Amino acid sequence: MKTAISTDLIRGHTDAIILNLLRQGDSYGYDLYKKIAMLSDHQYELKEATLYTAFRRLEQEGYIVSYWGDETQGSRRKYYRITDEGKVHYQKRVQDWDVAKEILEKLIKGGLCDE
Amino acid sequence: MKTAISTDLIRGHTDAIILNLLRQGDSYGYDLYKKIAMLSDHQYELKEATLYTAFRRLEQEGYIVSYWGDETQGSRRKYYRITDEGKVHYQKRVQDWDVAKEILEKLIKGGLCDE
DNA sequence: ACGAATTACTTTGTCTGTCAAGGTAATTTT
DNA sequence: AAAATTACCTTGACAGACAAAGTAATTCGT
Repeated sequence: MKTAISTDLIRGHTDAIILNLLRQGDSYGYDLYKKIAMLSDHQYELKEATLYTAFRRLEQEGYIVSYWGDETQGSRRKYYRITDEGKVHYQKRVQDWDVAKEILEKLIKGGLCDE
Repeated sequence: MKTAISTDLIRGHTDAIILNLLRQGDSYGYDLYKKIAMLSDHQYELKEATLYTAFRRLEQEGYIVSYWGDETQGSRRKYYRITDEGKVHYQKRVQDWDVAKEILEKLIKGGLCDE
Protein backbone atom coordinates (compact mmCIF):
# COMPACT_ATOMS: atom_id res chain seq x y z
CA MET A 1 0.00 0.00 0.00
CA LYS A 2 1.29 3.45 -0.84
CA THR A 3 0.39 5.81 1.95
CA ALA A 4 -1.03 9.02 0.62
CA ILE A 5 -0.10 11.22 3.54
CA SER A 6 3.25 11.75 5.16
CA THR A 7 3.82 10.07 8.46
CA ASP A 8 4.94 13.34 10.04
CA LEU A 9 1.49 14.81 9.56
CA ILE A 10 0.03 12.03 11.68
CA ARG A 11 2.81 11.88 14.23
CA GLY A 12 1.59 12.47 17.71
CA HIS A 13 -1.96 11.40 16.93
CA THR A 14 -1.44 7.64 17.14
CA ASP A 15 -2.47 7.44 20.78
CA ALA A 16 -5.70 9.27 20.10
CA ILE A 17 -6.46 7.04 17.13
CA ILE A 18 -5.90 3.83 19.07
CA LEU A 19 -7.88 5.01 22.07
CA ASN A 20 -10.75 6.06 19.85
CA LEU A 21 -11.02 2.60 18.34
CA LEU A 22 -10.66 0.79 21.67
CA ARG A 23 -13.35 3.03 23.08
CA GLN A 24 -15.71 1.21 20.73
CA GLY A 25 -14.73 -2.24 21.93
CA ASP A 26 -11.76 -4.38 22.86
CA SER A 27 -9.49 -5.30 19.99
CA TYR A 28 -6.07 -6.64 19.09
CA GLY A 29 -3.12 -5.36 17.11
CA TYR A 30 -3.63 -6.85 13.73
CA ASP A 31 -7.31 -5.97 13.79
CA LEU A 32 -6.66 -2.30 14.57
CA TYR A 33 -4.01 -2.25 11.88
CA LYS A 34 -6.63 -3.33 9.33
CA LYS A 35 -9.34 -1.07 10.66
CA ILE A 36 -7.16 2.02 10.52
CA ALA A 37 -6.25 1.32 6.91
CA MET A 38 -9.91 0.76 6.10
CA LEU A 39 -11.22 3.80 7.95
CA SER A 40 -8.76 6.03 6.13
CA ASP A 41 -9.75 4.56 2.76
CA HIS A 42 -6.24 3.16 2.55
CA GLN A 43 -4.78 6.62 2.46
CA TYR A 44 -2.96 6.03 5.69
CA GLU A 45 -1.30 2.97 7.12
CA LEU A 46 -0.24 2.86 10.74
CA LYS A 47 2.66 0.47 10.57
CA GLU A 48 2.66 -2.56 12.84
CA ALA A 49 5.92 -1.63 14.52
CA THR A 50 4.46 1.75 15.38
CA LEU A 51 1.25 0.20 16.62
CA TYR A 52 2.93 -2.20 19.01
CA THR A 53 5.22 0.54 20.27
CA ALA A 54 2.15 2.60 21.03
CA PHE A 55 0.46 -0.30 22.82
CA ARG A 56 3.41 -0.67 25.13
CA ARG A 57 3.47 3.06 25.79
CA LEU A 58 -0.26 3.26 26.48
CA GLU A 59 -0.19 0.23 28.75
CA GLN A 60 2.71 1.65 30.78
CA GLU A 61 0.79 4.85 31.24
CA GLY A 62 -2.27 2.94 32.41
CA TYR A 63 -4.53 3.96 29.54
CA ILE A 64 -5.07 0.42 28.30
CA VAL A 65 -4.74 -3.12 29.68
CA SER A 66 -4.04 -6.32 27.76
CA TYR A 67 -5.11 -9.93 28.04
CA TRP A 68 -4.70 -13.01 25.90
CA GLY A 69 -7.83 -14.15 24.15
CA ASP A 70 -8.82 -17.79 24.46
CA GLU A 71 -8.90 -18.60 20.77
CA THR A 72 -10.27 -22.06 20.12
CA GLN A 73 -9.01 -21.71 16.57
CA GLY A 74 -6.69 -19.41 14.68
CA SER A 75 -3.58 -17.65 16.00
CA ARG A 76 -3.47 -16.47 19.59
CA ARG A 77 -4.49 -12.87 20.01
CA LYS A 78 -3.53 -10.26 22.55
CA TYR A 79 -6.51 -8.06 23.24
CA TYR A 80 -6.45 -4.53 24.58
CA ARG A 81 -9.09 -2.80 26.63
CA ILE A 82 -9.28 0.93 27.35
CA THR A 83 -9.29 1.92 31.04
CA ASP A 84 -11.22 4.74 32.68
CA GLU A 85 -8.06 6.84 32.71
CA GLY A 86 -7.71 5.98 29.07
CA LYS A 87 -11.15 7.37 28.36
CA VAL A 88 -10.33 10.60 30.17
CA HIS A 89 -7.03 10.79 28.32
CA TYR A 90 -8.83 10.27 25.04
CA GLN A 91 -11.11 13.23 25.68
CA LYS A 92 -8.08 15.42 26.39
CA ARG A 93 -6.42 14.35 23.17
CA VAL A 94 -9.55 15.17 21.19
CA GLN A 95 -9.52 18.64 22.67
CA ASP A 96 -5.83 18.97 21.83
CA TRP A 97 -6.60 18.01 18.27
CA ASP A 98 -9.38 20.57 17.99
CA VAL A 99 -7.11 23.31 19.25
CA ALA A 100 -4.19 22.25 17.06
CA LYS A 101 -6.46 22.06 14.06
CA GLU A 102 -7.54 25.66 14.38
CA ILE A 103 -4.08 26.98 15.03
CA LEU A 104 -2.63 25.06 12.11
CA GLU A 105 -5.37 26.22 9.82
CA LYS A 106 -4.49 29.79 10.67
CA LEU A 107 -0.72 29.31 10.42
CA ILE A 108 -0.81 27.40 7.15
CA LYS A 109 -3.42 29.37 5.28
CA GLY A 110 -3.83 32.55 7.29
CA GLY A 111 -2.49 35.97 6.47
CA LEU A 112 -0.58 38.54 8.42
CA CYS A 113 -3.07 41.28 7.73
CA ASP A 114 -5.72 40.01 10.10
CA GLU A 115 -8.62 38.44 8.32
CA MET B 1 5.89 31.16 27.15
CA LYS B 2 4.08 27.93 27.90
CA THR B 3 3.04 26.37 24.64
CA ALA B 4 -0.53 25.18 24.77
CA ILE B 5 -0.21 22.46 22.17
CA SER B 6 2.23 19.61 21.99
CA THR B 7 4.99 19.94 19.46
CA ASP B 8 4.21 16.53 18.03
CA LEU B 9 0.83 17.75 16.85
CA ILE B 10 2.53 20.40 14.74
CA ARG B 11 5.43 18.28 13.60
CA GLY B 12 5.72 18.11 9.88
CA HIS B 13 3.85 21.34 9.28
CA THR B 14 6.71 23.74 9.89
CA ASP B 15 7.65 23.95 6.22
CA ALA B 16 4.09 24.82 5.25
CA ILE B 17 3.91 27.45 7.97
CA ILE B 18 7.14 29.11 6.94
CA LEU B 19 6.31 29.05 3.25
CA ASN B 20 2.89 30.53 3.94
CA LEU B 21 4.41 33.51 5.72
CA LEU B 22 7.15 34.03 3.15
CA ARG B 23 4.50 33.92 0.45
CA GLN B 24 3.26 37.19 1.88
CA GLY B 25 6.63 38.89 1.73
CA ASP B 26 10.32 38.36 2.41
CA SER B 27 11.25 38.05 6.03
CA TYR B 28 13.97 36.93 8.44
CA GLY B 29 14.21 34.38 11.23
CA TYR B 30 13.56 36.41 14.29
CA ASP B 31 10.65 38.13 12.63
CA LEU B 32 8.94 34.88 11.63
CA TYR B 33 9.54 33.57 15.12
CA LYS B 34 7.58 36.50 16.52
CA LYS B 35 4.88 36.38 13.90
CA ILE B 36 4.17 32.69 14.42
CA ALA B 37 3.80 33.19 18.16
CA MET B 38 1.52 36.15 17.51
CA LEU B 39 -0.61 34.48 14.84
CA SER B 40 -1.24 31.53 17.14
CA ASP B 41 -2.23 33.82 19.99
CA HIS B 42 0.85 32.58 21.81
CA GLN B 43 -0.53 29.06 21.95
CA TYR B 44 2.30 27.78 19.85
CA GLU B 45 5.95 28.68 19.69
CA LEU B 46 8.12 27.49 16.85
CA LYS B 47 11.52 27.35 18.54
CA GLU B 48 14.39 29.22 16.94
CA ALA B 49 16.53 26.12 16.58
CA THR B 50 13.71 24.45 14.70
CA LEU B 51 13.19 27.49 12.55
CA TYR B 52 16.79 27.78 11.44
CA THR B 53 16.94 24.04 10.79
CA ALA B 54 13.90 24.42 8.56
CA PHE B 55 15.44 27.38 6.71
CA ARG B 56 18.48 25.29 5.86
CA ARG B 57 16.30 22.41 4.71
CA LEU B 58 14.06 24.61 2.58
CA GLU B 59 17.01 26.40 1.01
CA GLN B 60 18.73 23.13 0.13
CA GLU B 61 15.57 21.96 -1.56
CA GLY B 62 15.34 25.17 -3.52
CA TYR B 63 12.09 26.38 -2.00
CA ILE B 64 13.60 29.54 -0.58
CA VAL B 65 16.67 31.70 -1.14
CA SER B 66 18.48 33.91 1.35
CA TYR B 67 20.26 37.23 1.21
CA TRP B 68 21.71 39.60 3.76
CA GLY B 69 19.78 42.79 4.26
CA ASP B 70 21.64 46.08 4.15
CA GLU B 71 20.70 47.34 7.56
CA THR B 72 21.85 50.91 8.13
CA GLN B 73 21.02 50.46 11.77
CA GLY B 74 20.26 47.54 14.07
CA SER B 75 21.57 43.99 13.85
CA ARG B 76 22.29 42.42 10.51
CA ARG B 77 19.42 40.35 9.17
CA LYS B 78 19.34 37.36 6.87
CA TYR B 79 16.26 37.58 4.72
CA TYR B 80 14.50 34.72 3.00
CA ARG B 81 12.47 34.82 -0.20
CA ILE B 82 10.20 32.09 -1.48
CA THR B 83 10.99 30.75 -4.97
CA ASP B 84 8.55 29.68 -7.64
CA GLU B 85 9.19 26.04 -6.74
CA GLY B 86 8.55 27.06 -3.17
CA LYS B 87 5.14 28.41 -4.12
CA VAL B 88 4.27 25.19 -5.92
CA HIS B 89 5.51 23.21 -2.94
CA TYR B 90 3.41 25.33 -0.63
CA GLN B 91 0.26 24.52 -2.59
CA LYS B 92 1.05 20.82 -2.33
CA ARG B 93 1.54 21.05 1.40
CA VAL B 94 -1.78 22.82 1.80
CA GLN B 95 -3.46 19.99 -0.07
CA ASP B 96 -1.64 17.48 2.14
CA TRP B 97 -2.91 19.28 5.18
CA ASP B 98 -6.47 19.26 3.92
CA VAL B 99 -6.30 15.54 3.25
CA ALA B 100 -4.60 14.76 6.56
CA LYS B 101 -7.15 16.87 8.40
CA GLU B 102 -10.08 14.87 7.09
CA ILE B 103 -8.44 11.52 7.68
CA LEU B 104 -7.43 12.47 11.19
CA GLU B 105 -10.86 13.78 11.98
CA LYS B 106 -12.28 10.41 10.97
CA LEU B 107 -9.66 8.35 12.79
CA ILE B 108 -9.78 10.33 16.01
CA LYS B 109 -13.49 10.88 16.32
CA GLY B 110 -15.02 8.49 13.82
CA GLY B 111 -16.76 5.20 14.53
CA LEU B 112 -16.42 1.77 13.06
CA CYS B 113 -20.10 1.47 12.28
CA ASP B 114 -20.06 3.78 9.29
CA GLU B 115 -21.66 7.11 10.02
C1' DA C 1 -1.31 -33.02 -0.20
C1' DC C 2 1.72 -29.29 -0.67
C1' DG C 3 3.31 -24.66 -1.14
C1' DA C 4 1.82 -19.95 -0.74
C1' DA C 5 -0.58 -16.61 1.49
C1' DT C 6 -2.54 -14.87 5.56
C1' DT C 7 -3.09 -14.11 10.43
C1' DA C 8 -0.79 -12.48 14.46
C1' DC C 9 2.78 -10.92 17.35
C1' DT C 10 7.60 -9.13 18.38
C1' DT C 11 12.45 -7.18 18.33
C1' DT C 12 16.38 -4.45 16.70
C1' DG C 13 18.30 -0.74 14.75
C1' DT C 14 17.82 3.54 12.08
C1' DC C 15 16.12 8.00 10.66
C1' DT C 16 14.16 12.55 11.09
C1' DG C 17 12.27 16.64 13.10
C1' DT C 18 12.19 19.13 17.23
C1' DC C 19 14.26 21.31 20.81
C1' DA C 20 17.19 22.47 25.14
C1' DA C 21 21.16 24.58 26.08
C1' DG C 22 24.54 27.22 24.98
C1' DG C 23 27.06 30.73 22.43
C1' DT C 24 28.14 35.33 19.68
C1' DA C 25 27.51 40.12 18.87
C1' DA C 26 25.29 44.44 18.18
C1' DT C 27 21.74 47.65 19.62
C1' DT C 28 18.31 49.77 22.58
C1' DT C 29 16.23 50.71 26.94
C1' DT C 30 16.39 51.81 31.77
C1' DA D 1 26.61 51.15 33.11
C1' DA D 2 23.74 47.34 33.37
C1' DA D 3 19.91 44.89 31.53
C1' DA D 4 17.02 43.75 27.97
C1' DT D 5 16.25 43.04 23.25
C1' DT D 6 17.32 42.03 18.52
C1' DA D 7 19.36 38.69 15.62
C1' DC D 8 21.84 34.76 14.33
C1' DC D 9 23.97 30.05 14.86
C1' DT D 10 25.72 25.26 16.63
C1' DT D 11 25.83 21.01 19.22
C1' DG D 12 23.95 17.15 21.21
C1' DA D 13 20.00 14.58 22.82
C1' DC D 14 15.40 12.68 22.53
C1' DA D 15 11.14 10.56 21.04
C1' DG D 16 8.09 8.69 17.69
C1' DA D 17 7.74 6.28 13.42
C1' DC D 18 9.26 2.73 10.78
C1' DA D 19 12.06 -0.77 7.80
C1' DA D 20 13.51 -5.12 8.12
C1' DA D 21 13.53 -9.19 9.94
C1' DG D 22 11.93 -13.02 12.52
C1' DT D 23 8.56 -16.54 14.76
C1' DA D 24 4.69 -19.56 14.47
C1' DA D 25 0.20 -21.12 13.47
C1' DT D 26 -3.58 -21.35 10.19
C1' DT D 27 -6.03 -21.20 5.83
C1' DC D 28 -6.31 -20.96 0.81
C1' DG D 29 -5.36 -22.38 -3.96
C1' DT D 30 -4.52 -25.87 -7.10
